[in-house]
Amino acid sequence: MGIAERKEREKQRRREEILDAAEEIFFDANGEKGTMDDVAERVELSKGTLYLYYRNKNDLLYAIAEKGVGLLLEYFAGVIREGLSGRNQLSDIGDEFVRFVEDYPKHFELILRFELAGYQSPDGGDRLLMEPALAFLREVLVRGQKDGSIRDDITEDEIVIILWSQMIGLMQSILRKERYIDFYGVELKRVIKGHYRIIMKGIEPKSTE
Amino acid sequence: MGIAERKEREKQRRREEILDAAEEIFFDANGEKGTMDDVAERVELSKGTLYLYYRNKNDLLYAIAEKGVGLLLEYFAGVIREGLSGRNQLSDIGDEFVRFVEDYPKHFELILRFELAGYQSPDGGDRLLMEPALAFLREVLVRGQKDGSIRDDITEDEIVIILWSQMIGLMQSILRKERYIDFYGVELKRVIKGHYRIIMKGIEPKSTE
DNA sequence: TTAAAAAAATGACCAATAGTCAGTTTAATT
DNA sequence: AATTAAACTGACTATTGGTCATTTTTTTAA
Repeated sequence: MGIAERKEREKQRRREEILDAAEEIFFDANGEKGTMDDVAERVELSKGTLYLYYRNKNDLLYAIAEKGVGLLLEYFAGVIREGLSGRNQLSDIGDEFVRFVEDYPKHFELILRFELAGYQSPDGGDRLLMEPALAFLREVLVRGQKDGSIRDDITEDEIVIILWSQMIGLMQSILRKERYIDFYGVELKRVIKGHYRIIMKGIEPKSTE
Repeated sequence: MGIAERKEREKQRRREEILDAAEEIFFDANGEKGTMDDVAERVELSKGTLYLYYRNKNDLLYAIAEKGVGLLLEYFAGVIREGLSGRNQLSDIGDEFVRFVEDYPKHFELILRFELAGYQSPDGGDRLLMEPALAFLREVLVRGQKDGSIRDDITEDEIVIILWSQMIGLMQSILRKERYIDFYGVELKRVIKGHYRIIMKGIEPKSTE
């Protein structure tokens, strides 16, 4: 009988409905801060029901953040073309990252919040929210080290963490451009370009010819 | 008469007492999350009194963060020796930054929180919490560009923001080392070293001889 | 020294909101 | 049709940030 399956689907759907409502509420430009009551009203369920689908508010936010990581991965995935050196693919990843942050600033902000605060994910351990994205970056890096377009005197795992952390830091500043960047009167695009140039030069192999 | 002055001093002292108590409470390893009632109990004042000295909880936290920035500046200031190239001074700043984060992880974390969230500082505008530290970095950079040890095809203001953002990102990862870094099984010190090597190479002038 | 005024401090109270749970409604099973 | 199970409800509790009328302490002025 397919009843169990149908119920499972319906349950999953509810979860998503709640998630969508939460996204709207928590990312609402006006309110800035949404409550669980707001979410309940938006999705036309009682507050109690929310807690049948998510352990608590943080879990709900975490789910939104996870969805954001999924979106980021889509941006990444679309960019890998054959015939490009690892180095150039890396550069493309950077572009996609910037695009993602511009398209989904609120999601990115939320992701950062969890990155910063750490969070015991609902299902078990202290997962690494960004892990899938990091794995992707790692692949490209290894490719670049293999084809000689990226230095290999620093291990790939180290470079992954380094580049990732730097990128996160830069994106953070971009989010705060009104403060950071206007403060110094520089153009956002130039800062990003500058970052690229420094990094690209920084990861060159010993002798480039 | 010196009564007004004495009162002013006493008022300042109260502020600091509250600040110290708040630091203890909010950074307490056990509790993780402190309340204003906790702070009040710790300084042996009523809660209402706290609000005579700080507009709200956020202001109190902000004051702690500001204190943290002051500490960071002390670390920086101690490091400027004559006879070093801007490039080398920059490297020293990096070392001090790492030391600071290791010595005052909680303060740094709090600073990051405000960097990320943005905050209308008590006295007026949307100040840049880290501005003093940035100004310091900028000086060193300009020195390096002048003495030819740092590339000048990217403006100093741009490099300031770039390096600063990258550094922040890296420090963030360091704070989360149990997750990020253990995850990939790399050594923290090596990651930092790697970061230096990449950046130092990245900011080299066109031709180094 | 003392009465009036000012400053500092108090803590009971309010409001907002995350989270709970006994009870109700709806759906599935027999 | 009766029983069981699943989904849902919303009034309620607990926590905590913030307020304010009142009290205590200090200063000022006569």
